[in-house]
Amino acid sequence: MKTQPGRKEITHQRIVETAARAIRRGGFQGVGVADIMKEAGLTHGGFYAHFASRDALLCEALAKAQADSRARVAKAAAGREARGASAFRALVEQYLSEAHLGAREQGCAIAALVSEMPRQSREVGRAAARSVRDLVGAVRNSLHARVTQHEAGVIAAQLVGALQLARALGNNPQGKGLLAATRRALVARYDAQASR
Amino acid sequence: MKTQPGRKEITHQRIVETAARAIRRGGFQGVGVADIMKEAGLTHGGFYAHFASRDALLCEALAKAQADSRARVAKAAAGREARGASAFRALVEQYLSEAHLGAREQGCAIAALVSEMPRQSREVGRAAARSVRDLVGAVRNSLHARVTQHEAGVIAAQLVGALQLARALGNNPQGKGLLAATRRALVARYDAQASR
DNA sequence: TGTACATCAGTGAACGCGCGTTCACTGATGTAC
DNA sequence: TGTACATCAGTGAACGCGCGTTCACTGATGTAC
Repeated sequence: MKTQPGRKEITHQRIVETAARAIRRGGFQGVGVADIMKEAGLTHGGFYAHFASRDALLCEALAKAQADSRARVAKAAAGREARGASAFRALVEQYLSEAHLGAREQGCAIAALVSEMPRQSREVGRAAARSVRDLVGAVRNSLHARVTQHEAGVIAAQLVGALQLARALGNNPQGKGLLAATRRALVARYDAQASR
Repeated sequence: MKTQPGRKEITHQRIVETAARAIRRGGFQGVGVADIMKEAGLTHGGFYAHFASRDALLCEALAKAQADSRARVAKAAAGREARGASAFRALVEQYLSEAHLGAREQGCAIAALVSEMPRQSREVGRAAARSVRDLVGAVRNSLHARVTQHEAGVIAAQLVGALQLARALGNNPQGKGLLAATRRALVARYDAQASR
């Protein structure tokens, strides 16, 4: 039986959730301790009663962001599956949707942060590698069991790369065209290997 | 006839070259004006005689980084072509080489910076979109003339995504395996459409 | 060829500001009797 | 049920530091005569 969270733990989770959004919006280096605490409705002084350091928060926030966006994609993809798409096709169409192009703050943590990951402390770097493996796992789950981790990694790279390039090109026909072309290429190439 | 550069212009180029390396190493937000000037052998006070603002330097540095790494990849790929590979295969094998995995500071500017691009000022964002289009153009040049801009974009996304995920996983068997798998997948899928 | 002066690239101190972190304190909540 | 005290989550001022930017100045270079 799970003990119900106390007041401090509730606040802790609120800070982590705020930070999970903030890092996707502003990057690891783009948001400060004081900003996050303020956005969570607190003053910055209390921060170190909850976290050993800024990096410790970044680790928790990254894991939370990855879990959230994975759940979000899974939920929306489930809707597409219910309308007849394969699990793989549903994942691809959701991940490379125009909604995801615009929704950086609620979207995939990897796409929002990956080029900053190699520059982080060892602590945050480890959390980053974990979140990448989690994304690869999500892709693999949408394909049948014989697909290897490496093949799933190749597909994950394509998803992340396309979303990022489309965002860098801007929320305009160029970016949207790249998303659409990548959806078509992935479905054509891999849908036969979808799970179920 | 090109007028030869004066002393100030030489210094200007030296600052830009230093910054082009620095942003790939530390990110747009990771290096300060004073750091760059010091690395270029100057004091920070002189900066604003060369650039209107920090952002103006970032624009020039990004363009320089993209031009450099494009030339670097092209040169190394030319060696592979001379040994019989198609232009496309040479590009893929060079871009997704283990050397490129480790050489962030001299490597592709897009792979080093893309997830930070959507957070930059309009000025830097425009320079970023330009550099992405340049990368897509480089990919397209390695394929025969009927390949569209969108198809080239899909391939560029795969290159950038794979290099980034491999870096986030770490310079280890996981990262290297992802690079190798992506090389195989791209060559198998697109080499028939290589130019020449 | 030599002197006087104007030009200009680069210096270094200073500005206001925000960062991550620390800490003495406050005030609400919970427990003991 | 009421009072006294301990606990503890959160406050707000302060710390040393580095940021982007400005500016009065220096000293080397180039031009005029």
